[in-house]
Amino acid sequence: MATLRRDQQPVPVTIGHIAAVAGVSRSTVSRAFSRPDLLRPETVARVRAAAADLGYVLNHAARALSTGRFGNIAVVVPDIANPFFPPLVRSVQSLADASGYEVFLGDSDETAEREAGLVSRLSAQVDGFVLAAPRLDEERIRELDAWRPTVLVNRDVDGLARVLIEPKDGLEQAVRHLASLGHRRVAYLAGPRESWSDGRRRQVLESAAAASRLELEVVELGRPSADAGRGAIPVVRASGVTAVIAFDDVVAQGALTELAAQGVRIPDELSLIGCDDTLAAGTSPALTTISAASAEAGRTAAHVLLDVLSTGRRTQERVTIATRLVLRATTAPPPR
Amino acid sequence: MATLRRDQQPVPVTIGHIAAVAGVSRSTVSRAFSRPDLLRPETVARVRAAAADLGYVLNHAARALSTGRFGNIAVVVPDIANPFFPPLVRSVQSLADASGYEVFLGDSDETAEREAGLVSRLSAQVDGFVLAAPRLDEERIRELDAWRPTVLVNRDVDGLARVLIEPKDGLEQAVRHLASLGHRRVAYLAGPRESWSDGRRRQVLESAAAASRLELEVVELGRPSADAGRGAIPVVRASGVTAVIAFDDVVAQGALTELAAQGVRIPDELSLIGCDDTLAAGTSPALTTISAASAEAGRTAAHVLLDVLSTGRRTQERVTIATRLVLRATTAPPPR
DNA sequence: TTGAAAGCGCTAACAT
DNA sequence: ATGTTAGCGCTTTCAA
Repeated sequence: MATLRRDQQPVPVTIGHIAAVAGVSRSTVSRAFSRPDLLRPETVARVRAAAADLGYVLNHAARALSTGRFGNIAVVVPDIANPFFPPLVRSVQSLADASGYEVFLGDSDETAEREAGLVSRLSAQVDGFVLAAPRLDEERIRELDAWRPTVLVNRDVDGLARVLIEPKDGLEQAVRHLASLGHRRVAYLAGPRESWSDGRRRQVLESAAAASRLELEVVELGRPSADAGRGAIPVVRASGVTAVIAFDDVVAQGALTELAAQGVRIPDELSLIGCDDTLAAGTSPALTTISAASAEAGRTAAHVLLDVLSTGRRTQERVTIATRLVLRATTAPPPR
Repeated sequence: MATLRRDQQPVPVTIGHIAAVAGVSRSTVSRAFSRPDLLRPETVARVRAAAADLGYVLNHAARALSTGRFGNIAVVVPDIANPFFPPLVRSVQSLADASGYEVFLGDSDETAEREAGLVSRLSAQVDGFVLAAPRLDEERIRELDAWRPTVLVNRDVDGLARVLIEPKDGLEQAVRHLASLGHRRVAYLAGPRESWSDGRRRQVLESAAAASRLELEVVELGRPSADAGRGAIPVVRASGVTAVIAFDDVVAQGALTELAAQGVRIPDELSLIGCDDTLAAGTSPALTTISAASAEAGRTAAHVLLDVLSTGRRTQERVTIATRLVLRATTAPPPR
């Protein structure tokens, strides 16, 4: 720890202590860390040794006050308990760590309001943001970006850096697959309206369904959860569709559970396709789904952000990550 | 955002700006936020109005420099992608938020080294820690706690505040359940040695097995992952046990997948029990498991930490959360 | 190559 | 009830 144990009480080690031990001025100590090239190597070594010795840890707050840079970034997600996000967060954390940044985590609980609050408070101590699936309106996102460099994941705001997991390929494959199996009526268990992913998925599904001459039934769900998936089953069954595409695997899994409880055989009586491939391999039967490399999305976003922070050069990159249908065991021809 | 748009460039709003607008001194502005009770309500209102107007956001770094308090806490976990942790992190974040704290997330990637680094860097900008399943040695944990109040989850260090998910009841029920079904030889797919949970589980299993006259085979796994669970299957099968208890649901799920791939019928040919109830309902067949309220653990830990931070009164509380066997579909009598 | 001094935004005595 | 002042730990001109 960064402490001098004088008496009983731990005490922070400052550059002043190091300066005393190394017999140099505080500016020299500071330079030994930030601009070692300006110092005699010998001096740098002496200072570093003293610092290591005392267990010195840089006081970010103090540095921030003086430089305006914090050495922190924030990643904010709608729901860290949704399995889509942890791998993303993990990538961000890991890259940030490698570049010497600490990371704040914000969980907006799926609401724009909480997200706005988080982002505004966090903005006072971070150099930049990764906003995953933000629920905020465009204007506030733009304001935020003007204030701190911001990289979006799964949100398409013109002029901002963003990485998008593009559901097009995967979903089109899914629709064609269902059509070729003989399905004519398909339900989409929709996600939150504020989510770009949901909007994009509706859009793609609608045109793909039209192209394959499928009838598409949209079932509104709100917050994507296993319970929501379970709750959707009555209306799905009443609607008479023979196949279901769910907003994500969590919803699909809930649906699967409820279907099993009702004794509906999958895929014989109903075909089911999830999204994101977060749980799919572990369900039973194994869920057919659309891939979504959330870890990769996180990596890319972190990379872009860290790059902007280190070079100072803003980007408007729009990176796209392709998806594909992952065939497993929950699709079959419709019952006759 | 906390900006004055002078020209094109966003500019931070400080208490100086507010002071000017409200026609008071900077200390008055400061007090309007930290000690409004010392001011005339009218003054407070005027200052607040000006602040809101300008979009003022407190500069945490500056306050921290002056008070030594940061308004941040950190939660560090071995692996945020392990489904045990997100609910815990979510609870911590949510309570912290409600008390006006921001939260740093640290992911130690299951190594004591990275954990030490994280904790040491973070310690320069947080008021306290929630360490979930820390891999650090006791001494460093004690040092950390001396430096910043620390609450442990699933780690039992004397004299520190900690909340422990006590596997005893659940595991004993599991063992008795297996014994009553007629099993005589059981394997334990062990977790990381650095983990208190694993140690405790071994310990409980050993005595429970002895009490039920079961033979216990311990299979070492290292990092708990689905792959590890898969990889353990050959040795499990070679060992000739008729039932398996896995360190956690992730491992159990991997095992389940591999077993299915090998055409082993569960539970007819082999009984399987997971731990933590993180995935269990979604597997197929639905996994029998041991409950583990990780969200509750997070809530409790956050509560204790926030309490210490607000009262200044350190605790050594040792809170224990009970577990129980959750019977689902992966246990049956051994094949004869 | 190094030191001295000022200042980042805020809080906390101490005055008034 | 409010203003003045000094200072938190660090970086950064400016001098030497």
